[in-house]
Amino acid sequence: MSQSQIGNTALISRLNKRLVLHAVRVMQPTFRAEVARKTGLKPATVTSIVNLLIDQQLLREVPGTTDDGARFGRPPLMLEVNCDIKRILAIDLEPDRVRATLTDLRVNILAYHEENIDRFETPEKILARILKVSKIVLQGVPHRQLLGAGVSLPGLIDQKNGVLLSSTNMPKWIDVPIGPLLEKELKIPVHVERSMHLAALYEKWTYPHLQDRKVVIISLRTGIGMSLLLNGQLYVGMQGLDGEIGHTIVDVNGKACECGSRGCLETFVSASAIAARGREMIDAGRGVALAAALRQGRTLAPELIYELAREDDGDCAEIVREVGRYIGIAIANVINLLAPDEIVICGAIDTAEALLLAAIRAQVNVSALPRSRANVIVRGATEKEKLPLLGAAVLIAQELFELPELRHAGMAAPVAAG
Amino acid sequence: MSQSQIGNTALISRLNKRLVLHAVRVMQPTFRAEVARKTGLKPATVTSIVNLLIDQQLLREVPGTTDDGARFGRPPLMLEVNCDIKRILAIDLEPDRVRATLTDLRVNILAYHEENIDRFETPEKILARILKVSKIVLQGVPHRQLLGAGVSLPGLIDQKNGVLLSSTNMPKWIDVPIGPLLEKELKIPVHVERSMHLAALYEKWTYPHLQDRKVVIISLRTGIGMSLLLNGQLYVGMQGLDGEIGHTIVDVNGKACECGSRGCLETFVSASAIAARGREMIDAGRGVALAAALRQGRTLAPELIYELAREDDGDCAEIVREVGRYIGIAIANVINLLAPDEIVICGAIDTAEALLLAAIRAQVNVSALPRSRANVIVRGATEKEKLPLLGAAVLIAQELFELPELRHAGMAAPVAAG
DNA sequence: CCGCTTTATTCGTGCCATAAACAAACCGGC
DNA sequence: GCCGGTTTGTTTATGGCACGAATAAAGCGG
Repeated sequence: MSQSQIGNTALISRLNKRLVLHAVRVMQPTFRAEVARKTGLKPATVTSIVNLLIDQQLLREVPGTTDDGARFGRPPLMLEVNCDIKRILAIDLEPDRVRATLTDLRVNILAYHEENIDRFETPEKILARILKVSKIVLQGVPHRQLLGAGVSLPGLIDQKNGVLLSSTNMPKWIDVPIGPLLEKELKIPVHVERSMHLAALYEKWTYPHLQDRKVVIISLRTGIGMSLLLNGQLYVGMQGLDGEIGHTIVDVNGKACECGSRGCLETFVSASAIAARGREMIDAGRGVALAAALRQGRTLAPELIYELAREDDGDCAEIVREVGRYIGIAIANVINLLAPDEIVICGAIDTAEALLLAAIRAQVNVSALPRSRANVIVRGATEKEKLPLLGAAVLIAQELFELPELRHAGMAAPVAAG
Repeated sequence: MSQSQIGNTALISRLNKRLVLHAVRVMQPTFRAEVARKTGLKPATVTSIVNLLIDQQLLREVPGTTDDGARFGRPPLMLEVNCDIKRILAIDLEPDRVRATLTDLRVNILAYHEENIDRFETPEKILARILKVSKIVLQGVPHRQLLGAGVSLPGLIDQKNGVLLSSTNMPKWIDVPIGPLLEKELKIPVHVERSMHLAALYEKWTYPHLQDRKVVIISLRTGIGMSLLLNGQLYVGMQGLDGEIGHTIVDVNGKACECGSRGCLETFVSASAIAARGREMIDAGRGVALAAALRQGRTLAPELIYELAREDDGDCAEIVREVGRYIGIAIANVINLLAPDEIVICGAIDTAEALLLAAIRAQVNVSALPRSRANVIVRGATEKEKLPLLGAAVLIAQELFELPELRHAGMAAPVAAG
């Protein structure tokens, strides 16, 4: 019954509406003829769809005109997304803090607030904090204007039911139906997703040229995660469990990892591994600058080592290069497996980005097959800090703008009740 | 202009025709009402499409009736794909032999022939052999009946232009436009693809339930290759260069690999590495059965070791277990990265399959994250030997049966002239 | 004021899935 | 043998929707 058949012509109309919305968003400001050219739809069709969308207040005409001054012909009527018709709430829950933002339909930030939390706190208390932070950014926004809320979660989730199944860094969060709970409080549709996936989603939203590329997004924080954008599709593994690049093995004879295996990438590049490497260096009588910083009360953490490395401390730079080397090996493995077009590095690496990227690139050039590595781009993300948060907003916004997949209607799968 | 817009309603019709053809192929024999239920199309629509396809001789009604004897209602008119209306030529070029087969529309084998070749021969001579083999299986087939030819190639290709760019095992094959050349001789459409991709394609064709699963296909021959079937979509990396699992690094401190890196999986499990491991064992005074076999004139190759392992020779079994262990590590890495539903192993392992699979599974259970590995299926392929060959036939057949992707119409990509 | 060019709209057409009614074909029971 | 019940398959009319063609709109340069 409610299988996703192609049949219904009404479906086409819905798809074309999104196609037009997407085109306008990406090219904004633009005009009808341009949209027609880019989408392949005929001018007549674009006119009728655009006027419909204007009626629905999703698009609006704006005064200006096209940039390239001297042109022949009738000047176009410029269009843009009426990004003020709806608002989106985005929430990013991390082990040590919770952040919320209010955005418009184009995911421009209108309000932002964050608070630190204690990761050992009970879900109930943290949920209250989430609501508090949300209400701060929601101030003055009429309820009717809210399209929905997107939530970025650190751990394993049941996307469909909005449940956070578990989180390695937040031990008390087990099977918490955070989606339904927030829905009940906020009285708007709530969607949840893993933060890594949302980082990828935001990249896609921001760079439409990724639409037909294969992109690997890698995030460095306490651990290391990966997410894939394959031809504009966010890749989601079985039970949402993909991207565990931190536990891929790069050294069969390596140290035991807390995951039970040995030689995992994280035994070399996790926050604790990096700190341990610093300690090791000090114990060996090296790392003078690092030791000095510690005596000044700084804590031994990757951030400190990155900072010193940037200040040209040779020993810390060596640690960063080592980290980059191991990450480079793991990335080379991914390159050999997937032959992606781009590798995007994001996370808490700002201070040492250039150094780290150089080390990663150098190792990729050694370890990846020549043909595959020749054209691959390894770069840092432009927006690093709020990637998952903004991705959570995109999660809601994309319902209006993105084309859903068309697939063989559940031919073999049990009909999941639609 | 000719961008893949959704607009045109004629497109719907084409898609629905394929949807119906696919449904009939998968459920064959079946009947109109059943097709309507599975596709989600309405009965009236199915009737009109089916009758159209019968006019085109792509479907036909067959006498029988449904299986479940005692039922109410009007007995259905059974349908099946008229697989005899068209024939497909499939060619599999391997370094040491060329194979060809003639199939019907459902990729049933009607004729088969193979010949050994010398991998150092010039492309011209080998092309002549390909044509010779093709003509043998084409005997008695009227030209009009031929839908096209699919070619499986071992190496790097330019899929679009049908060019074999290079092949590690066939040094003289550089930039050979094999597609156009065959097209000119055979005067039918020719499509080429890498053999690993075609193996995956055949799995998808044979097991429709893979439609919404993530499947990793791994092939063991002289090297080791991988191909991905993600939600029914064959994954193709940049320049078709994906699947080089053989050169993923599992041991940073490992032996140098001929690819220039070190510790690649192939330094442990390639045919030559396995043979070397056997030699090593003999030199160490072990491997008695192996040494005896060599004295009887057998050559030292993985096949021999597999054979002896199967005959319960402990030393050879140890080698197989070692091989399985390393493959298991690489597979665990893939599982951690992608969280697939299934791992399918194919290639020249028949004799030692059970042993090898057991070793792989054991290692996966150690090295992959518990959540990801819990539900993953690791199995051997049912059809091992002719996988790429039949995949080449599918390459042609799928044009009639499979839904093309619907994507945002070349919004960013240069308009590839369609 | 007139050709020229490009943008936008209007109106009618044709295609195609679909709804609804109907016909077909078999069951079991009286 | 006939009649409700049941499922399959067809026919005809309908309505939605993209599209083609003609037209209008709005600038330019001369």
